[in-house]
Amino acid sequence: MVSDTFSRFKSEVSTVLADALAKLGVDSPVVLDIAPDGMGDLAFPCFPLAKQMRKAPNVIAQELASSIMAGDLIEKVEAKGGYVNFHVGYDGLAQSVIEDALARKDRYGAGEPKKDKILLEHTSANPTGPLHVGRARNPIIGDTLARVMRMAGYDVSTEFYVNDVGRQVVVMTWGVKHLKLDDEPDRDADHYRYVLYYQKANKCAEEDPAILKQMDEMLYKLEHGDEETVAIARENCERVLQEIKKSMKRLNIEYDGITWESKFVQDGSVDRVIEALKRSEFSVEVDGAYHLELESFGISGRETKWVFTRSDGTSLYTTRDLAYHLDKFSRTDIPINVLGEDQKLGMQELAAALKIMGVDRKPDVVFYSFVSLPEGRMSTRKGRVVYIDDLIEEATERAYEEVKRRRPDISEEKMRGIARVVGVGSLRYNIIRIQAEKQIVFKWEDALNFEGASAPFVQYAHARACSIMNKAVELSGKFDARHLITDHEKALVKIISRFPSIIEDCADNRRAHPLAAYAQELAAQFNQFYRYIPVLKAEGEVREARLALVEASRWTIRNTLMCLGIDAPEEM
RNA sequence: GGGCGCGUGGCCUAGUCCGGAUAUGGCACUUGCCUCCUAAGCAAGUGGUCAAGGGUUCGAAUCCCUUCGCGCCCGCCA
Repeated sequence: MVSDTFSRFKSEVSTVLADALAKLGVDSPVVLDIAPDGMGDLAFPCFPLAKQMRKAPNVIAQELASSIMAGDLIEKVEAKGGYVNFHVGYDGLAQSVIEDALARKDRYGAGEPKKDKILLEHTSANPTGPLHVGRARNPIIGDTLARVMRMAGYDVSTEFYVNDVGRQVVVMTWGVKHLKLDDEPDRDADHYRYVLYYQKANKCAEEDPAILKQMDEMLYKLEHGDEETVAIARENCERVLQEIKKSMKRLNIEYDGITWESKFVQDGSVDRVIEALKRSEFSVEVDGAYHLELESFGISGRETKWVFTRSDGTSLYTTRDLAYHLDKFSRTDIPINVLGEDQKLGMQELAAALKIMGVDRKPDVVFYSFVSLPEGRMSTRKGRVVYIDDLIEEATERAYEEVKRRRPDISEEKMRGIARVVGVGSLRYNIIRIQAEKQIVFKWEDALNFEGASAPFVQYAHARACSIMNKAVELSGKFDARHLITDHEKALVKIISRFPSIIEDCADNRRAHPLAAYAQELAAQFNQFYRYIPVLKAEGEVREARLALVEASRWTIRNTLMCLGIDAPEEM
């Protein structure tokens, strides 16, 4: 049984409170608050009990407080107004938390292994061009969630679903085959070139119905397994995908698996889905095209039809997605999708279709709102777009200037290394720190902020901890936490003790932004400690205890950054 | 027209699920701090009708209703 110290304190408090309430003959759930500074650590509000017990809250609080004894981790219980405040036994907490961190190192904060297997799909961008910042939220949320859930103890596999069938691939492929480019691509890379073909081909299709017809024929061939068409479409997608993966790798994002949409067309599973849906009582045929009537499933709006085949019999994206989800269900316990908010209706429809097919499962979905520019929504067509590659380069360049200014003493190679880690970290941090359902307006000044609530702020605290540890060569390995008596030390210990429950909370609620906030809080507390509490100049057992605290801080900061997909440099 | 989400100091943001003690933190601005383990840091200060109105409650940023503003969706696109 691996359980962190703060959780043990919390469950101890819950237990004694429940006992005390039972003794008073009160039936009430135990809900604990984090107490404000100076009021202890956990608080139990007695106000809800007032009516039931017909007593004033402060009287109840006093009765409860006097009936509860200090315990293993509970040092003091006191009534304050309508609250019962619980103070953690600090010495015990400190010793045990620091020992835990020092023993577990990069596993400090990890939860018990869970039996559920998670398949987390993210990014899944159309392979028709480079990713822009509007899209960046998806891989960053997805990858961070995957890291957090692994830390929490789940067996997580990430997956990129490649849409290599469907209209947009045909348009791109037709363009590559038939068109000549007028403009040079922004970069000498396949995806920057292919997106130009895609854009030009779209224009051609709009202007010339004959071309549109050619594309329709190509789409039909693609879906019916015409070897040449399948091969060339796949080849084009593969090239663009490789480039997208390179961009993502620069952000510390890699995928455990790639699933090609075409697989479900070729192995017949899409056909089976279509046949099953056609048999349902909700299925209706119009001009050879089939749809489901979903009004009775809570779908509302101008249109409640959900079309699953075109009149030529070919499938649609959502139909294939249905086959993909059935495949996912066979491979995992918990499927999680990271999707833009524009997919909300689609997921509702997917859930309804699954129900109609008699499948009693559906994916968990993490939705996020889009990143826009101050001028409005990002649009490749209007040239109103910031590419992720450009953002990475700009951030890295900006970081390089900072390093060069601050650290003229280190080698060029080291400067470049730190700049990369700081630049990339800043980007990830600035995306993940904001709760997913909130819209983000992209501003360069925010994206390139290296102070306050930013990755470099946290990385800097880590580098400082490393710097101390590197200079403290002679370590006994033994320490007595009772020497950590200042407020700065106590506050730092308490923040470190909260890390495991932060991980658990993020994993349970499938959200990552609290971890970013925690990183900032932890680093800020460490910086205060660093400023006011001398470590290397301290002597004897005090020095040993402080070094142990620095080492515990170092691991906690590092593990926090790792979960955020941000590297923790040892110097900067 | 219908559905979903968001609205917190000049700007960004936590807290909202599960109502409780002076509403969290950052940016910007003002002012201090490097003979002292890296100043990408620390400290202090200015700044708030928690979109608006109503309701429930001993108590509302949090729950309910209405309104307004913004985003997204309602394709034989993906």
